Amino acid sequence: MPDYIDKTPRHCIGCQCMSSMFSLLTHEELMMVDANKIHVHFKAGETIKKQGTYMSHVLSVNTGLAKLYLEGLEGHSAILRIVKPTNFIGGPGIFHDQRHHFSITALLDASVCFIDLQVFKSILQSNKAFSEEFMKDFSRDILTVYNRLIYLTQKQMPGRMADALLYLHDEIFQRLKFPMIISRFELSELSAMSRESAVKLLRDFQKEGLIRISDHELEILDLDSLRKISHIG
Amino acid sequence: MPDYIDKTPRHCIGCQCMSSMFSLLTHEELMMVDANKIHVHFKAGETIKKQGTYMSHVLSVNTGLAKLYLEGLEGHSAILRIVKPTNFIGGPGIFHDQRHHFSITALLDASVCFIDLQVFKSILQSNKAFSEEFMKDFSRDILTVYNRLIYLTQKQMPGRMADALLYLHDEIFQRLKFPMIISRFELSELSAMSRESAVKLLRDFQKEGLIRISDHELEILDLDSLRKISHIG
DNA sequence: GCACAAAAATGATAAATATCAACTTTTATC
DNA sequence: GATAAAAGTTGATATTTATCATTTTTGTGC
Repeated sequence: MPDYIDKTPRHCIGCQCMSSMFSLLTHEELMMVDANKIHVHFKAGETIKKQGTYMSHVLSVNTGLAKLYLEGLEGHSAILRIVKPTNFIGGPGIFHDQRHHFSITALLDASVCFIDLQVFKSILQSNKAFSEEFMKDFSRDILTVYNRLIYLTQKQMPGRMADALLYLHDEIFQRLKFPMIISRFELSELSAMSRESAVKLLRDFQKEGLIRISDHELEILDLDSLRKISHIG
Repeated sequence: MPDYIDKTPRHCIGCQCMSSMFSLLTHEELMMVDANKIHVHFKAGETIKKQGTYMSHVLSVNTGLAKLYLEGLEGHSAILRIVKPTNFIGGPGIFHDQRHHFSITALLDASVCFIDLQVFKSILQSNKAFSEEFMKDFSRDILTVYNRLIYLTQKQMPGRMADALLYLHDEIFQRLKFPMIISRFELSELSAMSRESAVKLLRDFQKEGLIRISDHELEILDLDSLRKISHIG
C-alpha cells in the first residue's frame, strides 16, 4: 500500500503536472506522447537516471523534488540544479549521443513521466512553437551552467554557500522558511566545497544571525546580508 | 595596405572556410546566407563580440584563432574555449534573449563571417539536416562546459594547468610543438587560477622536463606525464 | 639603439580551504 | 527499545592557493 495517493491523472490529456511546453502540442501530438510515455513513482533517495546510460526517454517531473548532478572525479559530484515540478529534463544527449550526461536522484518522493525520445524528437520537428519553447528551455539550462561555472570558480566559500542558499530561496521554494530537503553533504556538492567546510559555514551563518536551522527547516533571517555575502564573493 | 592577403572568397558558394554544417544547405539557402552575411577581418587582440550586446548575427570563423570567454566577477574572465577555423559560434542567446552571453577576442588575425540571425533561424526551421547538425554542435559545446565545470572545481592547480596544455595539444594544434598564442594571464583564465600561480606551474613543469617554452613556442616533452598529472588532478 | 610599457618571473607571506581524527546526534532496522 | 548506521559537528593541522612587492625580461615606437 503506497503511503500517498498520486493525483496525477492516468493520461496526458488534462494533466496539470506536465511541463508547460507540452501545452503547445496539438491534441493528436499529446495523444501520441500519451501513448508513448511511462509513468513511474520514485521514493526519496532513489536514482531516477544514471549518468552514462542510454537515453531512451526524456523526462517530465510531475511531483516531488530531485537533484540533477554531474558525477565527476573520484566519486565527487557537482549538483547542477534542483529539479521541481513541472520541469522538463532533456539534456545534450538528445542530439549528441543519446546518453544521459548527468544523474538525477529523488530528494522527495517523486512522480516522473518518461516520454519516448523518438516520439519527442519527431514532434520537435513537426511543431514549430513547441520546438521554439524547447530551445528556450534548453538555453536557459545552459545559462545556468555558465553562471555556476563563474560563481564556483570565482567566489570564495562564503559567497558560494550564500549563493546555494539564495538559489533554494529564489528558485525552488520562494519563501524564507523552507524544509531542509538536502543534506550538508549535498549542500557542499551544490557549492563545490568539502562537507566539513559546508557545516562550518552554516554554523557561522547561524552565529551571525543570517539563518536558523531547526527541525529540518531552514529559515533565512537576513536576506539582505546573505545577498551581500553573495555579491562580495 | 593589409599585411596579408585574405584567401576567403567573396561569396559563400565554393567557400572552403565555412563551418562544415553549412555544407548541408541547398544552393538557394546558401545564396540567402551569402546575401545576408558580413565578412570582417580582425587584428589579433581585437574584440570580435562583446558579452551582453545584442545578437544580430551568428558567427563563422574562417581563419585565425580566437578566445571565447565568460566575463565574470570583478573583471575576472573564464575562457570557455579557443575558437578555430572553421568553428561556428552561436550560443544560448539565439533562443533565449538575442544577446551574446560570452565575449570573443581574436588571438591571431582572424577573418569572420557574420550571418544574419533571422535568416539563420529561418533556415534552421526549413532544413532538417542542417538543424540536426546545428543541435549536435550546440550540444557538444554544452558538454565542453560540463566538463570544464567538473575539472575546474574538482582538480587542483597542477591538474588544471595540465588540462589546459592538453586542451591546446589535443583540440587546437594536434602537435607537440605549437606557438604560444596565449599569454600566461590567459592561460590562468583557462585554468581558473591566478596569473602568478600559472607562471609558477609552467616553471615547475619545465623544471620537471614536461614541457619547454622558448621563442614563443611551447613544446610538450612528456605527454604521458602530463596526462598523468591531469588524471590524478 | 634607447625609452617606455607590458608581460613574465620570483620569493615571501598571508589567506583560504581541505583533511584528519575524534565525537555527538539523528535516523533506520530489527 | 536496543543497536547499528548514517549524518552532522568540531578543533587541530596540513595543504593549497592568492596576494604582494619587487625584479627581470620582452616588445614597441621613435
